[in-house]
Amino acid sequence: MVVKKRQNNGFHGYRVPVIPRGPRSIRRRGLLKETIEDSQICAFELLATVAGKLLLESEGSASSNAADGKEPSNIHSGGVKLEQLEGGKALRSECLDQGSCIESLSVTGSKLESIFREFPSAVCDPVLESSSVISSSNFSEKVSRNLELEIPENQTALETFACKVEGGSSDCDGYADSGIARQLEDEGNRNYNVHLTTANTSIPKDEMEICVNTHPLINSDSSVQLNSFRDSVPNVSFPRHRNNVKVGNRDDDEKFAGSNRPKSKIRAFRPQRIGHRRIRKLVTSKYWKVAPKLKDCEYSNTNGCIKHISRNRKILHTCERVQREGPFKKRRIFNPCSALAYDGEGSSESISNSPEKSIKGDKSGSAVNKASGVSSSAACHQASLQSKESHVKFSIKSFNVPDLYIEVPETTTVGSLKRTVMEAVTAILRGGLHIGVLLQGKEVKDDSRTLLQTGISHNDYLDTLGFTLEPSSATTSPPMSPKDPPVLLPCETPQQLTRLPESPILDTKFSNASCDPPPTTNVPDHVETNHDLALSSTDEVTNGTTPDSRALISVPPISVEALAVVPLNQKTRRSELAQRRIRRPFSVSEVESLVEAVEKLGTGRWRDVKLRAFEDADHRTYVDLKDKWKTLVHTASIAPQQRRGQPVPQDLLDRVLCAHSYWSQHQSKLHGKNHTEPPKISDTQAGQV
DNA sequence: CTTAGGG
DNA sequence: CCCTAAG
Repeated sequence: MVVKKRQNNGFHGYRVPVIPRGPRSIRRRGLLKETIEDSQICAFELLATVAGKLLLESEGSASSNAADGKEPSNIHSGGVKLEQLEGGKALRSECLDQGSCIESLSVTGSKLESIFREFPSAVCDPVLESSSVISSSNFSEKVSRNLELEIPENQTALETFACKVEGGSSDCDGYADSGIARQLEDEGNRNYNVHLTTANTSIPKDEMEICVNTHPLINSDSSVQLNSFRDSVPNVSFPRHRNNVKVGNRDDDEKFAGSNRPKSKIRAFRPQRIGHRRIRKLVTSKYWKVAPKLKDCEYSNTNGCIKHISRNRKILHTCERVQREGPFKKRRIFNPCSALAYDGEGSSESISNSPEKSIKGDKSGSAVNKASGVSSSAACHQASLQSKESHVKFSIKSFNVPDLYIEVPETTTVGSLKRTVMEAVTAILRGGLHIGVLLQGKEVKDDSRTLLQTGISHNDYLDTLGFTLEPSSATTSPPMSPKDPPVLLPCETPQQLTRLPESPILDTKFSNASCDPPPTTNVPDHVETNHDLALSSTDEVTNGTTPDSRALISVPPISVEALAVVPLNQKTRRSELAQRRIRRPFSVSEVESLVEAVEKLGTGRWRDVKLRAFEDADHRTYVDLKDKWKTLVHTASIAPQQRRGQPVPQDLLDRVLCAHSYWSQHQSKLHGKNHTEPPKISDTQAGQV
């Protein structure tokens, strides 16, 4: 394996980014800002990388095998095998004319570099014709486009977004389906706008418009050729299970080497639904606490990526694994051994048109985004905002695709690999996507809220607005927690894979950072070159006018320290990141309900209070009620002149005091059992008062 | 997940 | 409202 478990050696524990992702211009910018902004990441690119590696492995199985056997030692030495390197160079030289992809590859970290070097080989290999790898990355880029949304503030958030985004995403489906290659090619460098006019409930005359700009980020040179996939993945549907997707592998035309039936696996973990709370956690201090673990290369997604890659091999070697027939059994259409999963947790990054914005966006969104697997951030254009005050404009630069983890036997064929990758991608796109709205890192779940209410229309928040794309299927699949993945794993190597799912905590930033190619030690020159390229192309890319922007992202060298800092930054910015729930003052009637419930149930059973009096008020959590009670007690105990906000009837406050007093005395004795009537007391007292 | 409290 | 420690 090229990638060693202990990449620490070379990078101080920092995992080498698996893949170059996103337009280098963007990436570079982000890096500079230290906010690892949003690079577009990579699921596809990752796939590409993996694929490349796999290809390489398979091609150079002899050497690689030997290496694999002793993975540990070799790995530690940190070295990429000489042979590999040489091979890589050779390949590389061959492919020089292929384009920037190579360059970017060169930038990659030493160890990974070898992989990447090989990658190009795969790409350039005439035999391969169209390399799925390349196409993958391109694909992702092409799929990404800018969505410019203009929405009335009072439009309900999710409604609007869902609607709009879906409009945009439909294209993706199209891609996924069959016309991917064609569409990509056709649309290659064009921009197209889709305008949808939707009845606007709130403001009839307003139009909701979606402008989808396809950025010619990808150059036509590396034409995307997904054709083969179309054929191979025709009518097969890939229902998605909650946590993973298994896709039947068609190996019809593929010949397998060896008696062992090659088993290809793509593992994907779907992020579990993350509640507000969870998301918050990602953003907060806890979040960065995880950082240390990153060094282990164990927990971060990125790490996972790498590790898996490296491990895959091992796994492949080791096992004649029999896959466990789980809930996914149905899915296996052809190759019983193939599994496809996609990592919902895939890093997501946000990209915005303006550098500054993007940075901000990154701050906020990235962490959260991770949770949903795919996300994009929307940056608002102030200009537009100013012009139209009643509308909120969003620009979604792109949607990032979740990381894909692919595991296939060395003996698998390139064709099989291609299919596997394609299937993975297709499966993800096909299932349909759910749109999530993230504001300051928190998911906005209440669809009924308007943008105004959620704060999405607020300028300060727009920068932190993000969207998530999640596979929508999962209908049939039994719920699987991220930790379940072991089931998917080959029996013999459970632990290795197991961890991947555990990294939900890792946030985008980390992942981003982690995914970023490490400083290039081998080819400094290249690095610089890349930078330059990145700079020059930045604007163009941003504008979507650069024909040649296909280049993979170049990765500027990042110091470990810098990475380490990320967590801190996050923490610092936590406030910005977290989406604070909109303030919803309790109405008098609510207070009354609360008081009544508390009188009856006491002050230690907020859950019951919630159920009893606020069952339908989804925005009132028991914690809210508890807090409200707290404030009520406080309010009741202070002079009326000192009270602020909407005045609460004195009688209610009196009841509050009574109930509070009563329950303070009885809580210990009565515990929860006594549902009886302290209320009477309070009522009585209230009446007296 | 709930509670209980501090922030 | 948020965040957390505890249970």
